[in-house]
Amino acid sequence: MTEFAIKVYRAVLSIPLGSTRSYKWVALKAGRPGATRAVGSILNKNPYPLIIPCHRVIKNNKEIGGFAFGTKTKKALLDSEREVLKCLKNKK
DNA sequence: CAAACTATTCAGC
DNA sequence: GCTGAATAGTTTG
Repeated sequence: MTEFAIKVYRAVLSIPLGSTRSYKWVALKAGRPGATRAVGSILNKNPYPLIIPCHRVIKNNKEIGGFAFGTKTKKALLDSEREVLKCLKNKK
């Protein structure tokens, strides 16, 4: 666990539910622009994959990068989040 | 401490 | 659109 990793986690946690951000974006928020691969490496071995919405982080091309539980799982999570968000937005 | 690896990104063709 | 090279940090020996 390093400071950079903490910043990355904070940035990822700052991503609104149902939204996605690119690795570059996270790297920028972490204060290390250009360290996009480093961000991926950290998330890949991230100690708390369940408390870190790492599935909200995707490639800059909108493509699904990777996921410790499988890319399909990541897609499923994104879809589920979107559904939940829609439900919340629907209010009443 | 140094080498290798990585869930990426940019430039060139 | 695809291939090749570069960047930055983590992890392992």
